[in-house]
Amino acid sequence: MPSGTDKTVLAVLYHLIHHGPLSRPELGAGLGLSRATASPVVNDLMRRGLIAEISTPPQGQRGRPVALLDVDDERYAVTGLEIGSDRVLASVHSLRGRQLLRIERAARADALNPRGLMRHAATVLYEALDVVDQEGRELLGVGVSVAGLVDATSGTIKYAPTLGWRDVALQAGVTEALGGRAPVLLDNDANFAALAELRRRRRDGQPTASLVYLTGTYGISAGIITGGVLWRGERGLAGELGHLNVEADGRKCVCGRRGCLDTRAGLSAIIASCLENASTPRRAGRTPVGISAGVDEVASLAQSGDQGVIEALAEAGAWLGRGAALVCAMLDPRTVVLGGHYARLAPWILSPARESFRSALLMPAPEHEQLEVSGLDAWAPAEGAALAALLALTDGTRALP
Amino acid sequence: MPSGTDKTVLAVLYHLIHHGPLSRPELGAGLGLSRATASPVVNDLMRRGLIAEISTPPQGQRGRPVALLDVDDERYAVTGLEIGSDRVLASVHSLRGRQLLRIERAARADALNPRGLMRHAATVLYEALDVVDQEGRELLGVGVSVAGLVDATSGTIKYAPTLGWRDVALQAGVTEALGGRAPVLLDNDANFAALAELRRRRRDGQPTASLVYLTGTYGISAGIITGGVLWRGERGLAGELGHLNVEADGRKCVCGRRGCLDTRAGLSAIIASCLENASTPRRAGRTPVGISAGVDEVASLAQSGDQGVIEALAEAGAWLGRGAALVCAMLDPRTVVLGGHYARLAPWILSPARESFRSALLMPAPEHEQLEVSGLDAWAPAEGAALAALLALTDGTRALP
DNA sequence: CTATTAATGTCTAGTATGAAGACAAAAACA
DNA sequence: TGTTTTTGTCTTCATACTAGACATTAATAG
Repeated sequence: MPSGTDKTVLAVLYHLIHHGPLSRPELGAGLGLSRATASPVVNDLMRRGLIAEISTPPQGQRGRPVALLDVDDERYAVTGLEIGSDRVLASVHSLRGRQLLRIERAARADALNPRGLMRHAATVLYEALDVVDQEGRELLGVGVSVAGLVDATSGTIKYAPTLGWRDVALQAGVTEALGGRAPVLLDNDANFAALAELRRRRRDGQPTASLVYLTGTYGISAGIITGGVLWRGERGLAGELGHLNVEADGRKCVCGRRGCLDTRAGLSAIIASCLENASTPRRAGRTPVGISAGVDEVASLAQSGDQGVIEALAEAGAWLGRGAALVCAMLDPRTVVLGGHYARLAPWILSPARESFRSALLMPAPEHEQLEVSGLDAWAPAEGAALAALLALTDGTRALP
Repeated sequence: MPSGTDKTVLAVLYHLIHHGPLSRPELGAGLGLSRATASPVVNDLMRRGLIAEISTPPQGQRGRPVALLDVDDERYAVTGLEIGSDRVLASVHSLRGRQLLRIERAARADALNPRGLMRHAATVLYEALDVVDQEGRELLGVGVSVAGLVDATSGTIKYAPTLGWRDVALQAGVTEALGGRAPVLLDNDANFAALAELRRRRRDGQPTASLVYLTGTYGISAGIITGGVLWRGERGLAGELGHLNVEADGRKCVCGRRGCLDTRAGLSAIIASCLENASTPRRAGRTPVGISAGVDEVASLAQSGDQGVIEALAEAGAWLGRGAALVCAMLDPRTVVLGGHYARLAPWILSPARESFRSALLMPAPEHEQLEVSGLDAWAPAEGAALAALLALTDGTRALP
């Protein structure tokens, strides 16, 4: 039975994951294959339950109607797990990217040490997998997202300041916790989120070869996509923008130096300066703990019209725009996307960021704004982690189900 | 006659260009092919005169001796042309990269306007091609290097301040001047030089997936290689580092803003500050004109031990190191290479650059110095242009001879 | 209501690529 | 000189992909 070479099968799956519902001819054209070649491959993948025909409304076109193909939405599931200092997120997705379940658990008091946190995360993961089992889906992979310096190749966390982790072999740990039930992938939040953003844009029909996703928790970091693929750096350190020096003699940074971008546009700095400049009197005992809580507080203050906070956000936005301009001068990506917590603060940050972005850039893009807000919410890293677990199937190292 | 698919043939040629002399088994292993598959492809390319067996000294190994293959050195030639404001360089190379001829012509008085300069460049090119013809070689391609903003896709110079060019369809012009004799490729000096540096490292046996080549004429620019391929940016603007803002309220820049990296580490700024700080009294009427002459002057002053100049160079080096640190924080390449005129000034620049580089970087590479000096000389862009013209044959868009 | 039309999906035959393995070739060593 | 060891070539074979013919399907025209 001729069903196409492995490489072709994987290419078809990858193409469908990124480029959404396509007919067999479109699929073939996109990959440089004839209809006759695409068809058996498609049928093979359909037999395996990885892709499916989706119901199509009548198209008003003469001739035989197209059967649109897409990744199958029913049979399998992938899971993304995001381990943060104040919460653990689990996001279960169908292969088409639909979120089937989201679990958010605040960090427990006993989960402050590394081992405790890992156990806590495992608990959340088990909870998610129970639902996967209940729905009768088969798990294809788990992506684990941590904010910090991650060596995706070896599957270890090099340094995650917010978690207090250093040289933790997390991939092996999660694999063990799963009993080898599914392959596990490890990367940082920015890289995963960039992948999710890339897919979203491609499925929206925007041919995207490059993209930078800006996010931050402990510090500003970026997921960098050049030439259509994620660039992690030679040692996995690409995109660590937090300690770019942007001021000759600026504020003192936790890294011991002065003038790092983090001291101006990092979330801790933003929260601190907003609360400092708030016109609204702070209610006693209401100092937010953790980045998420701080951002919530800042957002609600700004929402309520607090001018001091709004000005502080505008200033931080301007610094962030300068950082984005540095990225653009160096990489000239199609877009720089503000994501993560920055996306939540976008109403107050974006406009000043764009202003300083444009004024700092020698040749700003004329046609479209090159600095945009992510269309994904705070679940982007978890969603990207799940997506990456799916994409890992297409790299040829593992057998498809 | 089974001679391998086109794709395989091109892959073999590409692999040999980059990975130097290899035996048939090594070549096969590098490309994931069996000896039996590699052999006919190799023979086909040998018949066409593109690759050749090179004479090998006895290896002292038992068994049949290997026949090392490499790109053929005799039959063809590629040419690189570098058009600068003060000089035009032509560099003719064998396919193995040996420089067969170098021509350097100072700009003529009548070549200051765009059309005049283009005519001048054409003259130099013709001169080079005469030698190619005399040697009985066939020309496979011409690469044209210009310092400025270049759109390699459309083959136009967007903006070359030192030449006074704006929106010049140079690729078409050179193609016409050649009468379509050979394909013409256009790019900027940093990108071409990065390619040349990449090949050098690969042929030296260093597996290099990423590299940034820093150079400057009118301003600092970088050739960026990520994932083994050149990244030019979505609009061809990647690597334009000259106008990165590095000082909040720094010196005024020609771009109209303040604090650009160019005002500290750009060559014009370096020359100016060196001559200003020179302890040696300047001989009357000896103000150097043009970047090259200025660098010559500065180098000879530093060579003679002028402390003022040496200090000025050290300061510029420190700023350059900061710029390199920005690149590393963002891209984490295997190495940042100081090239072009910076390589000439390296004796006085490198050490302070490394110092500020390491202090500006959060996680400097532990094993090797990440900031290095190019092993190529001032001919790197021209050499890279010639190389790129050769590599263009392997992209499948043109038929091999 | 039927024939036409225009598009997709599937099937068959043919080409040829690349792998496996056997065999020949060529130098170093005993 | 025979053995050893590695490379290079030749033959055979499985199979992936293409071209082109044929079947399928729904909208439109008469």
